[in-house]
Amino acid sequence: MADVARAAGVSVMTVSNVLNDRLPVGEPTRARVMAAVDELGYQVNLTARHLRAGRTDTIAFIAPSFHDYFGEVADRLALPIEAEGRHLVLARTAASPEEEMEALSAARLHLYDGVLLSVAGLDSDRLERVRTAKPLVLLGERDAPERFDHVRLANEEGARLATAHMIDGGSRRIVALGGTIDPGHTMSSDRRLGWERAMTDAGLGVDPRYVVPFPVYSSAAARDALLAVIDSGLPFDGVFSTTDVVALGAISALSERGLRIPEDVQVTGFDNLEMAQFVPPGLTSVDANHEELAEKAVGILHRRIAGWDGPAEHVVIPVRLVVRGSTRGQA
Amino acid sequence: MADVARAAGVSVMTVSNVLNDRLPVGEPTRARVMAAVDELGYQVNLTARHLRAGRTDTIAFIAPSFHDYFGEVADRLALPIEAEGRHLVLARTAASPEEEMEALSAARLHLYDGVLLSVAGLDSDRLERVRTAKPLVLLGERDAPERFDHVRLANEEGARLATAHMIDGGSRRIVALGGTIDPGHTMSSDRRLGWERAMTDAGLGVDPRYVVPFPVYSSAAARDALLAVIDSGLPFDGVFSTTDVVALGAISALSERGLRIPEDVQVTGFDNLEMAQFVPPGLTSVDANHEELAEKAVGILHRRIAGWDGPAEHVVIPVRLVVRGSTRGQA
DNA sequence: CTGTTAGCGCGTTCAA
DNA sequence: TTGAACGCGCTAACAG
Repeated sequence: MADVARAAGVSVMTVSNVLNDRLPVGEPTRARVMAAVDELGYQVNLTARHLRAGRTDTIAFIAPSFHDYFGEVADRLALPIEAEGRHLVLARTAASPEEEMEALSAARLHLYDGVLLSVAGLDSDRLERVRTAKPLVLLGERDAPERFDHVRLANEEGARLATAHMIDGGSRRIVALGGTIDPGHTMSSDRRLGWERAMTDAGLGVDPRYVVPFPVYSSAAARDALLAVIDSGLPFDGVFSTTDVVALGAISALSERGLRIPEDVQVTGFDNLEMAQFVPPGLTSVDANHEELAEKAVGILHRRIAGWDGPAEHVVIPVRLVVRGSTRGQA
Repeated sequence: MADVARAAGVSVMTVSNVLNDRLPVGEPTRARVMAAVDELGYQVNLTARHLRAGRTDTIAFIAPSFHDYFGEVADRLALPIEAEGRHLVLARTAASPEEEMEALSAARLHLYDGVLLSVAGLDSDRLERVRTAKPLVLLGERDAPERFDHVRLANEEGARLATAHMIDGGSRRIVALGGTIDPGHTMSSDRRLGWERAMTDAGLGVDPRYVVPFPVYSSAAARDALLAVIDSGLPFDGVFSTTDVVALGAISALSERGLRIPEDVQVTGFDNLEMAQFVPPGLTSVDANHEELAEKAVGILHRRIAGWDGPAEHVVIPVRLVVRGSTRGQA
């Protein structure tokens, strides 16, 4: 910037004023400055600007990975953020356990004006240790310290809807694929709870053999788990899948064993990812309402950044069932 | 930091030295400093550190969206980047055409030590205008100015492999779904070219009616396009899809019209996304070799950041066909 | 081992 | 309308 000023025969402040349209600058001066800028290929140093300004106009979304669900959510989050003139960047929570959530270090969080943090893959210990002076909104389906703003889905209700819908369609023995019986609230236990409630409401027993947990929510793990169930001979005629990615694994397993969807087995997912529309015969799924989720979470964050200082908000986003070919019956 | 120094009764440099393990610091002093740090909840300001250091130890991957292909690639890119002790962040090229690639402004690129830029969705004009002093490596399947380092896939060869494989399996009339007849090299025209070569090699004619272009590579667009083909009565027994996402749309359309895969119609994709393994009957796809792609692209970028100054590299990553249930015949 | 000085590049504040 | 001084928070280099 000093170089530009020298080349144009003005002070650095005049350059700054020209570039930011701040104070009025004489037309001939402005022209000389712009010429010098072009000549030298000058570009502002945003790092310096950020230091000076004390803000970066950037919000980070931090999630365990960039795949599937997180990618789709991120694209949604971008809209309200960009609408406010800020930027969105994504970062991963450190993959290596050694690094102890490097991406979550207080210092790194400091690089952004605010942070949207997915709680997936973070245990309560880690969450408890997250410290930051900057605004932070949690996103996701597990219990977290009360002090944080937190936006999550109506997991139990969504799971209940999906399961009840399969019961309406004639299923009586429904596997809760990816469900767990954790204490406290996690995505898998909340959704299992909804499944349980639907079964109970319908007067069907809750048999623990139908709760099939696995460690990681991948299609591969889901597929293997359901293959094992099929091969064990346990009879079932419905699969409530904890997520769409899990449902895809289930569909793969059923197809491999020659079971027809929905004739032999109904299947539901959760999240309503884009692929749910296209995987034959169309996956009935609980719509995670990414639009409203993004709107709410980003809204809270923007208010916090603006200095709002109310008590921590805990928002539950309503969900709805989207019925497709993988189930019988009506919505 | 000054506050910490005051509280500990030392100079700011000592605080800095303690925090960075730079110069040796006496044990009692160090203890007092750490106590003050804890007390005050102090955290380094990375913005200031970056300004001072002239680098951010951060690499950006900039792509049109965070979905599907880009999310999977990003997760791969993270590995070699983190292995070198740097951080990866993702940013989107501005969605709104008005904003004129805000994310690509030279100033923003300056925030990172280096940039991996997906050329998808950027026309040559925009690419031509990209200026940055910082190292930048292009990723993706279209022509770009020679002056850039560029890593892309063996698109034509991959498409040829996939198409030839379907011909081996008995298909004679193969739709190039998402193919185009652009001048120059784009993803869709290169892949269409490979399809064409396989057809020609096999002595099958190349009928332009079998090239089905559409504007955006979504499953929805692909589905609609293939439905139109089916309903037009044009006979076909194979679908070479430009991407896996396109293939998913094709599978959806075929299923909706009651056509069996692979008995009535063989289908191939390109990218070998994770879902390709799970969508029944398993999608035969050209493996985009994300691992090698990431290795090469990040390798070049790291060398550039280290100051290496060779001529622009243009790397083509070899691909291979992964055969699954959506086609007959052997690999 | 610890402190002082200086400057990374910008923009706010005040003076001219 | 333009310029000079100052400091955002940090660390390299040197002095003590």
